[in-house]
Amino acid sequence: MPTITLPDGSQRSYDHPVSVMDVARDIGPGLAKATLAGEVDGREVDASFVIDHDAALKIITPRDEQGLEILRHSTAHLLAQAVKRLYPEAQVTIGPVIDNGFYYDFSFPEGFREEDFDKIEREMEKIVKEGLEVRREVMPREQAIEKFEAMGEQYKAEIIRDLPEGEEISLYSQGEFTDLCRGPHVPNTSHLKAFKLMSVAGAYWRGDSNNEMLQRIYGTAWPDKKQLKAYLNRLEEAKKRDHRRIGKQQDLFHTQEEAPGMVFWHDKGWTINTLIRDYIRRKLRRHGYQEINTPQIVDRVLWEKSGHWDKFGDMMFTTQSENREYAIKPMNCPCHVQVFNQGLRSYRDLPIRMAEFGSCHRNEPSGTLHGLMRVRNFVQDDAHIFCTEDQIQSEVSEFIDLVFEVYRDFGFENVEIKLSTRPEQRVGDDALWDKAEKALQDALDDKGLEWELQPGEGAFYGPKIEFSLRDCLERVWQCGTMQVDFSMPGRLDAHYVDEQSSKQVPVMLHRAILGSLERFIGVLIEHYAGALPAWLAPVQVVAMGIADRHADFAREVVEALENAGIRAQVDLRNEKIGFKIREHTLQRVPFLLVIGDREVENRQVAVRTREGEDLGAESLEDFVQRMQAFQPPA
RNA sequence: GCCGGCAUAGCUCAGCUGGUAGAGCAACUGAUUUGUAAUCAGUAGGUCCGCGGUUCGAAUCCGUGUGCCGGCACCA
Repeated sequence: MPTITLPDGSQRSYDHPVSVMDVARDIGPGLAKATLAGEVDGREVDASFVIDHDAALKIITPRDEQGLEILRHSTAHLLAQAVKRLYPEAQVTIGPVIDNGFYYDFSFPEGFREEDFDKIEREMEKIVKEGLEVRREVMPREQAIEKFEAMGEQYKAEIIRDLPEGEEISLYSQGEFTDLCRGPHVPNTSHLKAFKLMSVAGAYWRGDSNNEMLQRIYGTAWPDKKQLKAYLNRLEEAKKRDHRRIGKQQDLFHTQEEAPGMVFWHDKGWTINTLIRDYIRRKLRRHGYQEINTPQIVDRVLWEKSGHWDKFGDMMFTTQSENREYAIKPMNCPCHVQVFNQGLRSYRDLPIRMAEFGSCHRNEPSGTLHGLMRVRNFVQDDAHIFCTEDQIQSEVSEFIDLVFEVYRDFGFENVEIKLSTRPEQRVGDDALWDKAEKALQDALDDKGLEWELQPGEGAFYGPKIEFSLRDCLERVWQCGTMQVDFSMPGRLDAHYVDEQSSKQVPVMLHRAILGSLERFIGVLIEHYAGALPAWLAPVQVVAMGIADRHADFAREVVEALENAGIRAQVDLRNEKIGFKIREHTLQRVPFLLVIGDREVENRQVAVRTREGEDLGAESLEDFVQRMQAFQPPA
């Protein structure tokens, strides 16, 4: 006699066990039609799941986030079924849901091509039309393994073998196709109405590059065609924000074959770069940092001592001269220790915060390079804090405040924070790790920040916090970081003298707020779709004359602005004002000044914003005053 | 590095199954002196990514190298 409680609190009693679908039908035919699955006492189940006891039930439809995930998951199965029909020799592996869609990995040495997508999609649509019922079946482990082996699905059998003992093994079948899956799934393939295959890529079996490379097909799926189309439009829009495209359009930078992964900064891009550095410099000075500068090329011996040669030798560029081998520095820290080591340090000197905009080179694998986001030559707003163990927490805490202060100034509110803890291979004893991990965690928790734990993902020398931002395609890029290092100061003979006048090894904190300036600028460009905040705009104002007779005053205006520290240019070309406005608007210049007879006469400027807003005419002095609001944040 | 795709004028792109390269914008010249997102006309512009091959003939087909794009692995 189950009594079913629905999310709105209403109850329905039955004198016999009922399925989720039965309850949905009971409520109404419209709901029944939309029902994909259910949540019974907090557990997601299929629509066919039978409830035989009093329970809380939520019916899942495509309108729920859960429903959408089920839809996508079932579309992954649909893809697998279509692929098996067309390419029987392909083996299925896994097919999970991801943001906006799903993927399915196949073992198929022949490989898929995007040209095959049409054919596969047509087969998928055919299966949808067939309206196949999706059935769930639970099977004992051995039987399930046998079944998949009999089907020639070696990967599935391997997955089952690795499932923890006692885990229920459920199989889902639709028509001739059966897949191992936890579920739940849609009750019928006819629910899958809007999907599209997006791309094919290689992906290692179980994410390990020592394993076979599988063929991964990515797809997207939505409750209806309209939402699918809206998603595809969003992707098109996102492409327009691509920093590589905008970098070219706005003449910020370029890259070329002869220097893969390295950036040629043009005047305007470098202006942004410089503005950011100057901004960070002011921040650091105020927060008790010193700024230093160290060599680009350092003898291999130092890298051997620091341990980098062993661990990252492949990724270092080298050069030699007179029988000595050098490495082009991949990071600044060993050099900073050299500066620390000059003279005798006392505990009274600590913490010492040493910053450098050092240019580093890392020979990143070719396949990883990506515009400004992943490069081989970059400059970080890098710094190292030498401190005692007891100072770790307060330094971390202060740093986190600084990170958020800076990100806010750049307009970033959504920052993802991750805490990575001790990996298998590491230096330092566990007590030290305990202390450092706790210091990082406490610092985050004290501020009430949300963060994600990444167990085992820390560096070999210490745990770390990562601050990440997203690009126009929602890809996550690590920018800020705070890493505790127990290893390098000792390896490079750093010491200070403590209260008892005995020698101690300091702890070193590696930290960056923006991370690589290249990457940060890339993210900035995409975040603002090229319309950078006015304080960062390489050109803040363009003064445009309407006719030649306005040129003198236009030049005077620009001179006055430049004298007031504003980046202004004049446009006196023989073009109509509408043309000039269009061009500079597309270049995302924040303020455009129209100068014609009226303005010259009254010594005014007519102000228009890049958003198309006409602010009217005002005196040159008032405009200069207005622009003071767009100086870099203090 | 691995899987797949792409590389044509300064930029964005067209060029079907091989027959000797085209558009729009930009540039240049001239006219026009213009009031809030494109004034008009004309001119010039190409190692079709590099190398090798197939062919009477290659931007087009094949191989190879490089770079880029989308993923995977990596990311001190």
